[in-house]
Amino acid sequence: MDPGPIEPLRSSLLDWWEDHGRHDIPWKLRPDGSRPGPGEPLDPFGVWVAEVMLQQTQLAVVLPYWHRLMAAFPDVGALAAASEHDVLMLWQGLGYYARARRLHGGAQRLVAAGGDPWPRTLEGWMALPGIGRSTAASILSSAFDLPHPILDGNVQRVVARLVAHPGPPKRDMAHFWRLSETVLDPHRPRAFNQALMDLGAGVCTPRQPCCGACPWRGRCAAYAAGDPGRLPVKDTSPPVPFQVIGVGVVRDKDGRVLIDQRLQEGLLGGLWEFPGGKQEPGEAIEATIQRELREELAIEVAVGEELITLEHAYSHKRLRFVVHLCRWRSGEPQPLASQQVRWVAPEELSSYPFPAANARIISALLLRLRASQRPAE
DNA sequence: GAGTCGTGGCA
DNA sequence: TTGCCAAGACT
Repeated sequence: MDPGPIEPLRSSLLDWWEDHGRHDIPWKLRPDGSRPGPGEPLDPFGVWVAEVMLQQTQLAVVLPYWHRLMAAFPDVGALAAASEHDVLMLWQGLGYYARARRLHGGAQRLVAAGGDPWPRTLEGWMALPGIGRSTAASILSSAFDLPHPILDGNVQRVVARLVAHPGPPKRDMAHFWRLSETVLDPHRPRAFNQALMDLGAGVCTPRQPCCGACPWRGRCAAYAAGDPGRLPVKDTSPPVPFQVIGVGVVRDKDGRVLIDQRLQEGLLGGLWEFPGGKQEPGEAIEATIQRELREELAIEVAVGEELITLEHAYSHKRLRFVVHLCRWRSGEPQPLASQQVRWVAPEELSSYPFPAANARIISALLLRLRASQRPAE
């Protein structure tokens, strides 16, 4: 458990980081692209946006989303003044959409408070929606170079191997926080925390860590034990259920299609979708679609040909979407299980935020419509 | 405290 | 191909 003398651990990691770390992360640089000096503050807004996007999401995925959001909303005032629709438009495809709503709500709260809005304490940041201890510490060390230890997945993995922790980190988080605090270099917290994450992301990787490139190899208990890839120990995850979803792309006489906005809470909250629902045992998929549209929208439809079938895996369930074109027959659509419903022209679909699976349905629909406009030559 | 909450990359 | 997994927070 004792990580041993700390100072050589710190200096060896920082030396490694100078040559092998990531030094091109935009929110960790000055506006002119140069590296900040020790203690020099960075734009907390850009850091905040980045750290929220980085929750359970890798850096390479976040980068384009961060650039687009910062271009649209350069400061907290612009974000606070934006509509939730516009925020979700920039977040679509990134996942975990509650993060976007909480970021937006946090911006409005900070602006409403007035003055210099940026907290300088862990408690101040954690009071904002969507900010836990890990994200708060990341923001404070990144933006203000304050000596707060961090404990994201990278740090948990690096530390678990360093001390060869025998159990799942989740069960000993207090212990891991103390270890992160112990190793943290209090004189260069921003650089040290970034170095620790870069080590986890690039060298001390989940599978097949590159121990030959690791500055801590000589101090790593898991390396000494011979099988660092085995750590950290993880709890067995429950099997994910599989469900078939019948989806209707309903068109009216004018060629408009019917979409609904999902409820604010729960899966894909606040995003738009084509309506549908779970297939019941023994039920034909056409019957599923008819039933779901009747129950959730109070409309009657004629189910036509299949548009596309696609499978999509979420964190805790796998779904197969069977999508059929439908013709609207009767009934004014009612938002019985959604926030609102709307008839839109196909070319208008691009101005609504959709989850990834629905984006694929839209692509298939637009392809089909173009093909039908241009009969086979 | 165990479940819920996305997506794309990779072996 | 299938499964695993990532810079976590909230209930």
